[in-house]
Amino acid sequence: MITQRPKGTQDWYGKNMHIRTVIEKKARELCKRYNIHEVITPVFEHTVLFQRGVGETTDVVQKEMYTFNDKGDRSITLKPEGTAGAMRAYLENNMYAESQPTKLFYVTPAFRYEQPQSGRLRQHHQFGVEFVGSKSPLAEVEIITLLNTFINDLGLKDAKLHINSIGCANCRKTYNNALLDFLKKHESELCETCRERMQKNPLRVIDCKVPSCKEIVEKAPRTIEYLDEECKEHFEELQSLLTALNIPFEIDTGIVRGLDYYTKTVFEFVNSEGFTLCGGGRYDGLIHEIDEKQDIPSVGFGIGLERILYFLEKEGVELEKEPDIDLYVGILGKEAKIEAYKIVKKLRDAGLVVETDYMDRSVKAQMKYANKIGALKTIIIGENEIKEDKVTIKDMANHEQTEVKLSDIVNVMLNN
RNA sequence: GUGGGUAUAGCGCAGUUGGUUAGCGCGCCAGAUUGUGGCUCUGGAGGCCAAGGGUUCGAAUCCCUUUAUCCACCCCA
Repeated sequence: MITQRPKGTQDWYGKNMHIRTVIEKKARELCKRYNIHEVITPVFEHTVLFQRGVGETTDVVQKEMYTFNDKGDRSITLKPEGTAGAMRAYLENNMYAESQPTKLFYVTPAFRYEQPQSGRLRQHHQFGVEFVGSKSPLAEVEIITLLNTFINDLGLKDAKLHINSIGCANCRKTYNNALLDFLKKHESELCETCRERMQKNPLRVIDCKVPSCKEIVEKAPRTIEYLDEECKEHFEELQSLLTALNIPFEIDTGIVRGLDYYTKTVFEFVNSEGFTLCGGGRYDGLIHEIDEKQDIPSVGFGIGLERILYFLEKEGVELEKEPDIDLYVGILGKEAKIEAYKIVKKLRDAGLVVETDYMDRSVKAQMKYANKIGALKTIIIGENEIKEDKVTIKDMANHEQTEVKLSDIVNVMLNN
């Protein structure tokens, strides 16, 4: 038990760790070009933030949060997603007082008590962007463009943009009534969970996966048909902007995101199997929900790092490899150890990737090791080399050997 | 929370209808004329057969419980 990690968690090391580093590096570089700045907020927040921000009726808040009381008897919750914390930071630090918009990004762990399965963990990590302060569809376009570029940069092909609009609070009211009227007529045909959903959050019935429900839902009214003038215009403008930018998309009236804060635009990138890579949308009411003195529109998305890994593996995409080891410095004999290690340090200080022997292995074993770790070149330093100030550089790929002065080794290595 | 599959060496797997000291491949370590890798050969280390309980003369193998893991539902990244 003591050597076992908690259920639904993962250790990052080796190849996956490297891939994650590359992904994060790409994300940061991309955000830099979009002038989006990084924020790091606490891993835990006051529970009430998520209750208000994510929404009391959501599954996430109702049954998936890691909530506990600290020693000061405060109710604390490990963040189940990134947006609420970022928004709290925006408000608490008066970022709205600066010229708007404010564009933030984060890479954060998120915790949800769920049943783990493929692409789903109890601790996962997401890269997210929050674009705060703009009502314009150009805000959506900005984050979708970024996401589209990011996905392409990673080399992922099987991810399609699906968009929908679920309207504002006004549209939602008229729509909910229409939907409820419709569902009531078919109540007996719906599955059990859907009948429950009718009470709690009727919108959720729309993305039920039970075939019989799907069939009924097909004829159900769609949010898109109940948009008011403003929301309709907003959605149309978004579409023409995406079209103008050659970003392919599909309207999917079945997308209804599970977090309460969404308004107007919702979107997902989905693969051909219907598996979601990332999701996002607009949440104009969220800030007001957290701080009633403020009323600031916002859009954003979250993309799971584990999901990216899953997609990369599924599509067989290879990201950039780990850097090569420029030189392996073999050590022969106790007498040479200090001198050899001084050279290792000098080479490293000069910027080269250098590895050496810490195991007191034989020369043969050291060569084997150098080969295995993929060293491009090797040298062996023993008493003779030190005494005569010469050393043989061996090119591991073509077996070529060249003799140089040991005292020149740094320069020689830097020049090829 | 619900349903199904799985659990044997670091990794991937065998293990026959319960029957001696539990095997294979890869990996690891060492050696094959003493200071030079990749191929080959030889040897070695490494397993409370997930944990706990039961049936039996005898259990990796059958039964129960627990835990983990994978997959699906729910939900989501």
